[in-house]
Amino acid sequence: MLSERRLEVLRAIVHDYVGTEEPVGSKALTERHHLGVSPATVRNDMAALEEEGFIAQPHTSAGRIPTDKGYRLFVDKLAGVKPMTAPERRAIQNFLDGAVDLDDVVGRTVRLLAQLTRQVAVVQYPSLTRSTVRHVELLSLAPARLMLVLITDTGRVEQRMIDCPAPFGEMSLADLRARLNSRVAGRRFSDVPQLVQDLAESFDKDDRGTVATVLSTLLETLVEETEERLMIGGTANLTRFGHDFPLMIRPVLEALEEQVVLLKLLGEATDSGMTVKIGHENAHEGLSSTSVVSVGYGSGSEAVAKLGVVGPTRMDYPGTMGAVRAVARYVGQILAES
Amino acid sequence: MLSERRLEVLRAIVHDYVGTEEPVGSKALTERHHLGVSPATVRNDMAALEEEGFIAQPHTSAGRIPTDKGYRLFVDKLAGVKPMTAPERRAIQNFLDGAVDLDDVVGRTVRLLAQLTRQVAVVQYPSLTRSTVRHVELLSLAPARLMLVLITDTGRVEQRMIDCPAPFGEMSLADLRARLNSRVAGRRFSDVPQLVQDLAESFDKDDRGTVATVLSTLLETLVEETEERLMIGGTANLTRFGHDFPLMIRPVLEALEEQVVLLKLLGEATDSGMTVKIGHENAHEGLSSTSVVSVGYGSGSEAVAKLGVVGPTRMDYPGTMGAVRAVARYVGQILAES
DNA sequence: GCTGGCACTCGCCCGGGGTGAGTGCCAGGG
DNA sequence: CCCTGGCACTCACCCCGGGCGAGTGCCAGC
Repeated sequence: MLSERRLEVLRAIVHDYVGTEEPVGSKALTERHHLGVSPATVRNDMAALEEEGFIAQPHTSAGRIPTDKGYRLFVDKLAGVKPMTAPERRAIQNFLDGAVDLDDVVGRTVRLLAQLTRQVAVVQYPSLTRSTVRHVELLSLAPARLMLVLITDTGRVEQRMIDCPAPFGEMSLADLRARLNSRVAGRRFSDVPQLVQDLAESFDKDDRGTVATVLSTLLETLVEETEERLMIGGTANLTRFGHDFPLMIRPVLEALEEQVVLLKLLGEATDSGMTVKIGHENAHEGLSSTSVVSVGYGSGSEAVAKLGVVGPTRMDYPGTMGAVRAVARYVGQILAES
Repeated sequence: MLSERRLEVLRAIVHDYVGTEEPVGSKALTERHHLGVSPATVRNDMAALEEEGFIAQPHTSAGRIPTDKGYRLFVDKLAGVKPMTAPERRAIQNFLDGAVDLDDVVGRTVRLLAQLTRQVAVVQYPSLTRSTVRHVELLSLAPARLMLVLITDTGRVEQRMIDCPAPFGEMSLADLRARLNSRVAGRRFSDVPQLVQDLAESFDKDDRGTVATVLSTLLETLVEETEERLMIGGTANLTRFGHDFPLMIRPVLEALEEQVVLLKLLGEATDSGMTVKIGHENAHEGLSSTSVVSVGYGSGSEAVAKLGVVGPTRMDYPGTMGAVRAVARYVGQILAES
């Protein structure tokens, strides 16, 4: 096991490197942190840390920079989560409070996160499968054309057109609407399939086809929308990535355009607590020089979706984690209120 | 006025510079294009073109590059719109045909445009003010809580929560819903305000407050959503911008994050026909080294929204314009069908 | 008005020496 | 046994100057 001081040296290296973006040497370290030992001693410690793979030197006679493994140790053992200051918390709350609808909440959250962390923010819309149904509405747009509107407890709305096999009377429609709602309102989306399973059978033979169509569209909507939507922002922050960024930034932008990639990224995060994926820990190759900090958020005690930021491995982990956690918390509150 | 040949020289310069990204000299020009004259003559022409401000040289002994004014002349007088090939048109149609709803149409359009032009694509959602109302729905979520759902002829759906000043009976609700729809269904959004103006008066005194709230929310939605939504994509293409791009790309990414800026950008475009804004012609400073090609699209003969691409001033104008025009045309068709 | 010739400019590439931060090792001391 | 100061060494970085070559402007001739 590494001695206490060596860990301290690692912490100092991470701290300085994050700040300066330049390899940090033994002398500079002893000057900026009062480690109580001389540069020579620090050099020995550094040699040991390098031996273990926590730091590396870009070229022979340069300072050290942390490796992915070094950052990992740093976030696991050495760094706490820096809590937001009171003014910051107030600012967050004020900013989010102004939101008028779900889109606005998500949009504001993205901007807020990007601004706080100065990195790229990703926010997933509240998931359907973990939400509950608030209301199902059926609108008759034309004799044989319906619109299905699905409203969740988190305020999300999904709509879908339905072409019916046969015209459908207003009476039957009201009937179906009522029965549908009595079965699924307040229930979780994941339970819906079995709740509506035998609903078609209780209708007139004439209407059964249409009811079946409606139900299958409903189920289809649930499945389709399980691949969630998300919003990203703060891509301009990528330009602060580093000096060598032409080659760095390209794959990241490409990855960010692939919603599927991002969803998988967030999906990998554990349900509760914060997840930090560092460099190569990210499955997607384009993100191998980035770290992803993500956390679930929800209106109740349970997470309904996730949000996070994507930034260079060389990021301020405590600060970023603090911001991500705080934002998630407040978004949860906002959703619970609405 | 410039002689025919000088215009030809300018065209050649633009063509080569767009291809190579490097200042083009007189000798290279005569070799790649059969202008029928010697380099020396071309040099004289170049001097004249430079005198007029159509081209410039980065430093004394380098080739020439077109100025914004040069590009302007090029697109106005020298370049046509390169039509898409038949296979390209088929590919566009196939790709867009698979869309399931409006979000999907817009999403696909963005990806398609970005891919075709290899630039950043911007697509505006069909405008509300120019659309017509297909249906207005009122849902009762709680005794004193309603949801307003607005459906347009282009398939767009907007929803808004309403907290009523007093509980509202199911009867009154149905009544209001019916009257509202009979007044506004099929009408243009811009006409809605005056159509519902005196609606509240015809209700019971008890309900008048609620009706007024509903109406004001409806009008509010119209106003708010007049600032349109839009979708962008292909930002990864920014990395192909140029070698000097660290400083170039930053303001562009920032501008792209400001939806307001983009909307203004598209808004400046003329309603019919294609608009090309070159370099400093763009009001926004961050976009002073980009060109914007935009065009309106619509389900009928009238444009309901705009789409376009943002790229370096050094772009393939004929090709880009061709792609933009073709995509706009097919999106219009798709919307008309749905 | 076009052409070939010619001198000139100047950005780019390349190799070399100086500089300095940072290292590894070692011998000495608490 | 661990820490320390000293010391030689390594290399990336910076700066400089020369050679190269693309490209230019000008001019005299056709």
